[in-house]
Amino acid sequence: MARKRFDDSNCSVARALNQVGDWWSLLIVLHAMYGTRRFVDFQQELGIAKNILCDRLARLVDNGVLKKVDVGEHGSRFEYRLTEKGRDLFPVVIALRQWGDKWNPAPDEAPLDLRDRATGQPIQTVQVQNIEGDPVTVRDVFVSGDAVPGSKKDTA
Amino acid sequence: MARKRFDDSNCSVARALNQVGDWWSLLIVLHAMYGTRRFVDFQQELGIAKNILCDRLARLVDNGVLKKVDVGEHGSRFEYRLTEKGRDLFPVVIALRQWGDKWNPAPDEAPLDLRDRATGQPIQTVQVQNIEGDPVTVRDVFVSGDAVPGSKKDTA
DNA sequence: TAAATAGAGTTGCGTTAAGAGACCAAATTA
DNA sequence: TAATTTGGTCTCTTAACGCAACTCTATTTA
Repeated sequence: MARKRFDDSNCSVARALNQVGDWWSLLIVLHAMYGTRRFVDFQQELGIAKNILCDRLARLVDNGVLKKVDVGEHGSRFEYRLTEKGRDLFPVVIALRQWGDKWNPAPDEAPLDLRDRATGQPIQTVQVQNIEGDPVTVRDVFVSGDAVPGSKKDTA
Repeated sequence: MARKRFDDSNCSVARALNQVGDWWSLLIVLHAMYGTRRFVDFQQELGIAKNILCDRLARLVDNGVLKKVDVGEHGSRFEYRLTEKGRDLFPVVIALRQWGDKWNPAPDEAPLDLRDRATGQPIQTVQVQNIEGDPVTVRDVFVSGDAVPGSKKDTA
C-alpha cells in the first residue's frame, strides 16, 4: 500500500491493482473463495490486524468486490460475500497460485489440489489462449494499433 | 508494501504476493512485457520514484523475475529483462487486465487490444478450465483432500 | 580538452500508511 | 446478571513511500 493511487490511470492493470493490488486484499478474496465470510474468521486465518482488516473489507465492499450482508443470528453478525465481480477474480487468483506453486513451491507441503466438482479431475493450468485455443506467450502477442508490432517486445 | 512478509507462508498465493504483490512490481513486469528494459524508461513510463524503482528492480532480480544484463553501449548501461519465471506471469497479468477492463473500464479509452501474432486475432479471455477444457468458476471446484468438499464454498 | 549530458543509483528528509494491542458497544449465551 | 462473541475504533510506534538533491561514470558536444 502506498501513497500514489492509480484510479485515473489509463492502464486497466493499474486500476485493477488499485482495487486488489495490496497484499491483503487478494488474500482476503482468496479466503472468501475458499468459503470464509466472517470478520473473525478472516482475522484468524490471515493473522491480520483488525484495523487493517476493517479497512480492507470496507474498501473491497466499496469497490464492489465483496458485499456486506447482515445475517441476524448470533453476536453482531455480518458476512462478507463475494460479488460477481469478486468471483470474477478467480482466474487471477488461480493463475497466481499456479505461478507460486511452480516457481516457489513450499519446501515441505504439496500444492493445493483444486479439482472440478463435475469431473473430479484437477483443473488445468491457467493460460492465455488464442482464438483457436492454443496457448500463447508474451512473445506471441502484439498490441493492435501499435505502430510496429514486434519491434520491441519479441526479444524480451 | 507492508511490514508483514509471507516468505514462509504455506499458501503459495501468499508467497507469490510476497514477490510481486505490491503495486509497483506487477506494473514493472507488465511494462517489461510490453518491451521496456531500461531504468529511465521504467521511471518515465511508470512515474515512479527512482529509489523505489531501484528497490523494486533489485527485488525482482533477487526473486528471479527479472535479470539484469550489462549491455556495453553508451552511458552506464543495463537492461532489465524478464526471465522465464517473469514471462510466466503473463496469464496473471492478462487475467488482471481483463478483469480491470471488464469491471473498471476506462471512461474514455478503449481497452488494450492484444492479438495473437500468428492469427492476428484477439486473444481469448483467460479462464480456469477443467480437464475437458470447459470453463469452471469458483463454485465448480473443491480442494482435493478436504474433509467435506462442498460444505462451505458453494454458496459464497 | 573542457563542459555538458545521460544512465543508474544513493542519501536524507518529511509524510503516510501498516501493525500491535488496548479499548468499546451491542447482542448472546451461560 | 456475568461472561463471551462479534465487529469495530483509538492510539502509538515503526516502516515504507515520494521527492529532491547529490554522486559517479561514461559519453557527447563545444
